[in-house]
Amino acid sequence: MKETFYQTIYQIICTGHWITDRVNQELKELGTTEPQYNVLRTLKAANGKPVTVQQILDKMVQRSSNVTRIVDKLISKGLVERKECPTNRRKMDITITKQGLIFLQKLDKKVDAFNQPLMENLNETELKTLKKLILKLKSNHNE
Amino acid sequence: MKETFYQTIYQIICTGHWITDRVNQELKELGTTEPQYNVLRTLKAANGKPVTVQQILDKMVQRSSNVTRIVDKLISKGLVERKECPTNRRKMDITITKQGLIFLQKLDKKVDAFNQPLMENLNETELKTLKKLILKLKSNHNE
DNA sequence: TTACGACTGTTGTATATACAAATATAGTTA
DNA sequence: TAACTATATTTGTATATACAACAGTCGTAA
Repeated sequence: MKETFYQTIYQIICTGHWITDRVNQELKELGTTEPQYNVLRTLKAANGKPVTVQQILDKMVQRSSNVTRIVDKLISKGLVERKECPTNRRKMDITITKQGLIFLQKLDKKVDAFNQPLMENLNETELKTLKKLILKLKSNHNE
Repeated sequence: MKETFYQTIYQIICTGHWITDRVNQELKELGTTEPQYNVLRTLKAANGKPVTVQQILDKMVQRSSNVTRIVDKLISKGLVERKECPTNRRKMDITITKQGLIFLQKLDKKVDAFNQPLMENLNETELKTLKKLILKLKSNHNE
């Protein structure tokens, strides 16, 4: 039991690293990184509405205080814009630019191409089971 | 289908990060880190037999060229020893010291205490299913 | 034996990350 | 309004990581 447990979480950790590493390699060829990709996706998902640093942070896999610096890079590439929130000057309104959306499309295509063969390994039922079990694993801790 | 797929791998990645982050926090209280902990466990598993840098690397979650530096730290703490392999002077024979074993025991206890509640979330059958599905997910790529 | 390529480990360096401290604004209460 | 506390983001800095270059050793074949 304990043995199976450790093997399982080891697999979860390794698989997570493996996927992000591989995706990172894909992204690198287009001159970007996984964190930057995540920020772009978060902004796109907001559908034009401005997003704050805090909101981006919540969506990030690795919690950290580096959203500012990641956004800095995206701004320098013209993929993202940042301005003070007019209703609360502490906050920043971050939005994705047209150029950013076009670039994101390219990234998505590349990432999809990598994921395609993986997707074929599991059918819909298996995927749902997998997702359900992972969520259950950390169910006490969904703070 | 595609939606479910992305949600699932997102959960895998997040859960992996979440566990390592939490374990890292536990380890930090004892003045060490997850990579150092992994090296110690690898050495203990070798059961006295010396282990090379390459062999440690193979067991590491994050492949990298930093095993040397991690081992340096462990040596400076007296937890590990390193000497030239007598039969092949390119290789290094790395072993865990008595002090290292004692320290590892403490670490294991702390990590176990963290994992205990997680373990109770899934029964043996569920764990096995989870492990099986994760392995299946990357089955084409088990290079 | 020597020359060459392959293997093993180490080191240099640029970048990324974690953590704490700093800055600035907003809300709250005496 | 003044003082405090909470919120939001940025910045400083130490550490960790990735990647490439390096150095030493081995195996092998001319």
